[in-house]
Amino acid sequence: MIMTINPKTQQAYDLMHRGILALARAEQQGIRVDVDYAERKKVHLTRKIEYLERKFRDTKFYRHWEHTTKSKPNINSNFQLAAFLYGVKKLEPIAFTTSGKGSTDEEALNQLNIPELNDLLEIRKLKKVRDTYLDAFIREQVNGYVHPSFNLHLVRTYRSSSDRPNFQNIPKRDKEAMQAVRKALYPRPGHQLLEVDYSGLEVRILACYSKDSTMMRYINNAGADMHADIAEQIFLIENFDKIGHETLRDAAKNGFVFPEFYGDYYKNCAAGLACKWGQLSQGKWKPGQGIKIPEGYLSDHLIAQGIPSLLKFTNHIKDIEEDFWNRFQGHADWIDRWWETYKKYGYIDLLTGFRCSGIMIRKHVINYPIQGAAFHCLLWALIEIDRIMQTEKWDTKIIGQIHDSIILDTNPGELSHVMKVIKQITCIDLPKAWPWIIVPLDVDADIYPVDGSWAEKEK
DNA sequence: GGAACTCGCCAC
DNA sequence: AAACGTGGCGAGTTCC
Repeated sequence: MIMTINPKTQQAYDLMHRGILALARAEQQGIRVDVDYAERKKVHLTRKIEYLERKFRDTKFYRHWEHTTKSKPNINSNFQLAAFLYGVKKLEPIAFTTSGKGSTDEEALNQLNIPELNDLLEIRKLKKVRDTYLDAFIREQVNGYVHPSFNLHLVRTYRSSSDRPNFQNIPKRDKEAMQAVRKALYPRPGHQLLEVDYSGLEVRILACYSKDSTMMRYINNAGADMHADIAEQIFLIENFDKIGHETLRDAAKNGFVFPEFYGDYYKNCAAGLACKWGQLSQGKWKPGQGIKIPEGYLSDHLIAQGIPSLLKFTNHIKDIEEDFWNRFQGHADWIDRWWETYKKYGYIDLLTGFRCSGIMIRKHVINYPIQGAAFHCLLWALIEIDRIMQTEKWDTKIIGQIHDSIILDTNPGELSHVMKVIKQITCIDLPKAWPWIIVPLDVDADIYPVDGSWAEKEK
């Protein structure tokens, strides 16, 4: 993909220019890597992988597979696995790849209910950790530091990307993978890692474009919680408790709210939610199984609420979708206006002064300006923090950036001042500099122990 | 033996 | 009417 950087204002040009310089300084600083740990962990993972491979090769499933091939099956080959599952065993694929073959991704394999495949999924996960992350740290490190590149010229939406190694996709959600990888990344001796991220930045930027009144109310009211409200609706919970029902809030956020904002619709959302958070058998919830909530099992709760099947659930989600777009009418209208503007002029201009032109489909036209402008907020703040850091000669260093967050290697003695400056720049100075930001901005900070790795979050 | 492709999977 | 955005990267596969 050819990316054309197209700044239409001096401000936009300056943002790129200064951004590149600030990011280059972060690249130069680098992130400390515990190479010994990475090497040891690789050996440990290799032993574990070998054990799981032996175990897998000892199963009936594998022996059947082996029996049907001329040479030994390659455990890593999804091509061969698909040929066996869907060609030889004639199983019905639950999903298909873009080229039309039966899918062998995690979701698809889980649905087949073949216990032996769990080992294969575990092997996949461990290999990912070893071969994608730990290997890359060892390969890319120089004198115990990795220096990821942060690119501003490669992404269609005007976001950034990162490579060699990619600093923007280090495991976080899966605890085992997170710890295995992040234990390799350390602050400088006597320092502590600090991660500052904008909360709900994309939704706030979205509101700056659409000025949707419901969304503005949610953002301006500190007690309001859009995802919790939707979760309450989806799962029919009375007395919704943000802590007790955290899983359901996450499900609503990642399984409905964001997909809908990105252009998905109720059928996919319902299927996705049911697949990931429910236990289905023949289109009905399995009683007494699956995830637990304060009310008991989610499946039992939904059955009691009159939603025993996927079909009923899908209709329920359809109603919620209708209500959702009624409530966010301003956003729906903005989508239509924005799309019409693109069709008329052939381009769209971001709030930050950059232009997206060329052939785009509707979902691109809606998405790019939000992603791009949200990242530009982070970049503006990063540039300012970097500037103050230099003039005040901080020992604290910026070492990376992940779209809406900045990662620093902090001198503990400077921590409270650093936090104060960051808070001022991110939440007060930025909206002052860019008056189109008509919503409050907010940041969260994760602080890691002195000399502690990136796996040891404190608060 | 390398380029270009597919697939799966990590992040936001 | 149809239906989720942006990347990087490793392994396997196919093509030349």
